[in-house]
Amino acid sequence: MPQLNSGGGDELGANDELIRFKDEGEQEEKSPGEGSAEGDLADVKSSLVNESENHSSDSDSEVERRPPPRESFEKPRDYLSEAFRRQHPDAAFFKGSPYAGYPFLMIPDLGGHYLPNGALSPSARTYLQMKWPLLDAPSTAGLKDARSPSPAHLSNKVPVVQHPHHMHPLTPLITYSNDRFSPVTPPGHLSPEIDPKTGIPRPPHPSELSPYYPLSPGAVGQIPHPLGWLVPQQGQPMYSIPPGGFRHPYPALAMNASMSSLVSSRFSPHMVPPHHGLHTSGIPHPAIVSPVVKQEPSSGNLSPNLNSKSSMSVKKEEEKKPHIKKPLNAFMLYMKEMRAKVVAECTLKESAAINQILGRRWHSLSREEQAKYYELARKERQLHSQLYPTWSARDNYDRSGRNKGSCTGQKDHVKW
DNA sequence: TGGCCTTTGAAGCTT
DNA sequence: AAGCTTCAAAGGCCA
Repeated sequence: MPQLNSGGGDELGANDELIRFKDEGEQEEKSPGEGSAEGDLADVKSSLVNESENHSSDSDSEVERRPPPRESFEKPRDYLSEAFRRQHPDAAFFKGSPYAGYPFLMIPDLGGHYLPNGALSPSARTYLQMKWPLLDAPSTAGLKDARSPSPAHLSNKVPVVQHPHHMHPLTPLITYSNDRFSPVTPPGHLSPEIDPKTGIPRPPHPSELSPYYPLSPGAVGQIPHPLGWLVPQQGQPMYSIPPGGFRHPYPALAMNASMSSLVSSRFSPHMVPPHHGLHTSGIPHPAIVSPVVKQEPSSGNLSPNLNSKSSMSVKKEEEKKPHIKKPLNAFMLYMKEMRAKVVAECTLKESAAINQILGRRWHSLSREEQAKYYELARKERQLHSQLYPTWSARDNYDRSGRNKGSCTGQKDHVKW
């Protein structure tokens, strides 16, 4: 089974994807201006230009590896600019920009990285944090320009955008190092207080907060962790706890031997869900959504007497059956982690526009950076399948009864 | 209020 | 096997 760097790569085609975007990512990593918000935005800009012009300038292999350009390519750009124009109706100077699709490229504020008081501007801070989202991996810094300020330098400032995680999202799953995708997990004898890489004891960290991104208490948990349910964060659940508490978080959880070994081998003991199925933090699996929440209104409003026994049982059956969401793929995990930063940086809030940016950035990620998310996604799927062995993606197909494109008969042939 | 938009990837189904 | 479809997240927008 092919694995990424023999480190558990996504055997479901992740390697292909990584190869596909390797050149692009490497190329854009070296784009001028790295280390500044403008540079990163220029990445997007240049990549945009490349997208339309690079068919000749790019290497042939790159062209061959790339998926064919989507025919709706122009439309997303229009949508992005439209979204920005809606938010900045007075930003007339953006009109006529050759990169109208990415108006944030020209946000003047990005030019000034420092506020009068010497602090980094919010945009710059946001950008820098975005540039080193994984810096708690000791080796990651080495991949970046050592001259550029690291987030640690920002630690004395109150970040506008908190790093979403006080522990790196991949930390529980992936070993971070130069060979961070090797299947080798940190030796169990190493105390959590010992840096497994350097062997140097870490300074005591209250609640294991990221040493690089100081988080205000109020900020903790505001941004959901891609694997928040896996990362209880020492009593700081990333998923808010409803006032009424939780239902059984793992209705389908049966911790078998393989599951147990998987989890215990990957997570520190405090992360291992207890075998009785309750997560230590009481955090429900985010994949589980109460069927009552989004689906048809609860039948509890109806008098049981008014319902036939069969219909009631059916409805109860539906209500009992939780909606188990699909595990997030690599890109979804990436989006979840990066969305807040992009939103803060470009001031856009519309997800459609944000997703376009994230899509571009996803392609500009280096192979290694993408691999982290593929690996994380693979673990998600693996764990998901362990938690819900009988679950199938088809379970979620058209559950609401809506029939997208039914008028065109798109789904009419689908029988289930 | 619910669906659309927009992205990528996984999975399921059809041909 | 290839191609198509749906669904994951997210939040503003619109009918």
